[in-house]
Amino acid sequence: MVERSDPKDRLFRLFALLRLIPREPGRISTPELYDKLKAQGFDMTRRTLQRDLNVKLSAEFPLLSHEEGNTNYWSFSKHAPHWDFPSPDLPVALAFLLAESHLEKLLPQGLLQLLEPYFEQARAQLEIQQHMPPARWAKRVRALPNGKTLLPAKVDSAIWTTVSTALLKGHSLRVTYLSRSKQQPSEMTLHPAGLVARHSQSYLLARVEGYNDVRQFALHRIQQATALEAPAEIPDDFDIDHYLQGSLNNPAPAEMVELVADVSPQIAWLLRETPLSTEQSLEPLEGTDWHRLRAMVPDDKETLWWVFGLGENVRVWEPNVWVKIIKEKIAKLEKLYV
Amino acid sequence: MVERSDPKDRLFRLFALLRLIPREPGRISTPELYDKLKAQGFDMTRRTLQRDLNVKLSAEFPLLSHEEGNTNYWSFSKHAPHWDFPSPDLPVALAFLLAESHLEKLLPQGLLQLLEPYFEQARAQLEIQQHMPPARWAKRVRALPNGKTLLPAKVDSAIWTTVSTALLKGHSLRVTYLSRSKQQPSEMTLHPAGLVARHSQSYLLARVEGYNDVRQFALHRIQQATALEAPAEIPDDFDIDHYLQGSLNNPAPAEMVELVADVSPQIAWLLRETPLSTEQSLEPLEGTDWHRLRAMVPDDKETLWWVFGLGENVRVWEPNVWVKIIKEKIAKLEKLYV
DNA sequence: CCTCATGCGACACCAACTGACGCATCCCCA
DNA sequence: TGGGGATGCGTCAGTTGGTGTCGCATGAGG
Repeated sequence: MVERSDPKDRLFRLFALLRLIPREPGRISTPELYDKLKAQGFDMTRRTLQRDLNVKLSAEFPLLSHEEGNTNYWSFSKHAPHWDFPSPDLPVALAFLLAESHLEKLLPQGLLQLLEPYFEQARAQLEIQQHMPPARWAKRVRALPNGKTLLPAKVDSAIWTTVSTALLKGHSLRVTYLSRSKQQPSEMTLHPAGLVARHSQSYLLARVEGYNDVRQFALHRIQQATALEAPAEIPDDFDIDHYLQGSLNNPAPAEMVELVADVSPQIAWLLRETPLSTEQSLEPLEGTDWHRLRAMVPDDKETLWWVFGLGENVRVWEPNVWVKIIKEKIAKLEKLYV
Repeated sequence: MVERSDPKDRLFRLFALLRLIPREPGRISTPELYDKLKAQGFDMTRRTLQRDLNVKLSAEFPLLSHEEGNTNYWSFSKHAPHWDFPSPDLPVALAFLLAESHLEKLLPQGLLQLLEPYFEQARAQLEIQQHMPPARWAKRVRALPNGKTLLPAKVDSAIWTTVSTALLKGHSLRVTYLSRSKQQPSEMTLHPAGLVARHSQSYLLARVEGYNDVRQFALHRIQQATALEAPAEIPDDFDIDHYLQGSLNNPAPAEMVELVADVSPQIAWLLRETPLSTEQSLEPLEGTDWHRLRAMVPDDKETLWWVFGLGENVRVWEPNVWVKIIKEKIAKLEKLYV
């Protein structure tokens, strides 16, 4: 990303400058900006930089300057429109909006908020580029939620910001956490080691101060978070994939099993268009219009639920454990519904 | 989106200029650019514009100029990095990457490709902003697929581009389509009326030339597409929501029913964190640790499947139809698994 | 073949960008 | 409490470089 830019070029310097300024909760001081620009090979006086900020940019862009003592801090207004180029064309903008409606069901609210400027821009592009007044995209495009998905847990956008920054910068973290077992929230210091998004929930992997093992903390149960100065100390041998494999709470997600089952024609059609996995085979069964399905799938509860949900449209043969579980389920269900 | 910009300001003019230039498959001529800038209130000579493009911009940005006859056409190189500001900070960049890993399971390949520059930029930001060499995000963040999701059907990115543009601009379309019932692909002219994304598949709603009714066409079964000049002629009274309600293939997605059921403690916990719907209540049942669930859910097959998949952890009471279906399912399953 | 539109080199003018200097303010540390 | 250092900003002079004008070459269309 080292830009070529003759050090002399003014225009380019302003571009680089704008890119260094963060959005509102964040801010950056003039001297800091100066150093970073210098580091990128731009050569100018401090005075010039000050002038750029004061005169040129804040006149044209929604920049906020916050004076603190002697130094000026700069940030983009929270509602500053998003500028980018190449700007999204129609197909890209539409892709964004479809993505948004899917993500609503997957990402916690706070996270989605952070992406909002992008969706906003996509909407704006569609409005602009469409010369025909009647042909409004809103009237023509729908994304239907997948019925079965649950709504994601709510995560405060500020908490996400603090936590993810601490994780990536390697800082430790002071949090107020409502653990699943306890009723009362408790305060503790965490040393973040990783982040896992799973089932519309996100978990922070971290070591609690005073303990040695890494545990997981649901983001939506963190009620307060403050970044600390102290660097995060995590076990040297920590490896996220290894942890995920071995963690008990997270039933080994990476483990795959071969699913062998007979499926009804409708399900066969469904699976042919949207396969269960990249390696999947469907072969017609003799003497019937059913198909024999083989696919590698994760050996977890969700997949089993999904298969079981198909009910009488699927007859599972492998793995054996599943067959057993299903039979038990049927027996229990019978009792339940008398 | 009318920019304030004193007509005189150069910096702002260049921004506006850059935003007008499309990415590679698209292109725009100098005179066209001139008109658009004029329309936005920028005042300058043609000569100035030419200089901007030739001298300033193409020196600093990966711009392609294509001379055709007398006129110059401009576009961004296909691999031009994405510029934007405020540029994504750490939390936003991370949000993008989580979004990506989720979308991989939901959006057709071709669509995702269009968003690639954004993800790319997010990755770049993470690399840059992270001073600590060992703390690479890739080692610390994982998104685990939801076991139950199916893989999206493949849609060619060029086809998506053509189809979505035609839809939004109101052009008709010549396609080669492999229909579900026929073995051989056939060619036809479509008049696009809408687009529906559902269950990791996307459908174009369109009228076939020579017929009067609007039907749906799975994007991944369109093998070829060319935009035509002729405007799309769709029935005046076409209304996408109405269509979706009435369409037989798409069992009325908007219809909601109240689900009443008893759920086991584990499921209660799950639902408390990731609710089934925004309005949902969970009340403890006397004499047991189960809970009574009430929620408004879509009355479709997927939701029913999902509920049924929970098996003996749920006892459904309402809607009555579901109870009836579940009982039948149990009976059929019993036969299947002897 | 004529006309019109576009691109571009050259030139001259002037706006504005830049560095230098100096002063006021504030922080921090002794 | 006082002094050193850093930051912000007003001012000024020099010069860079952005701008319009003009003219010519080239290619498209009638």
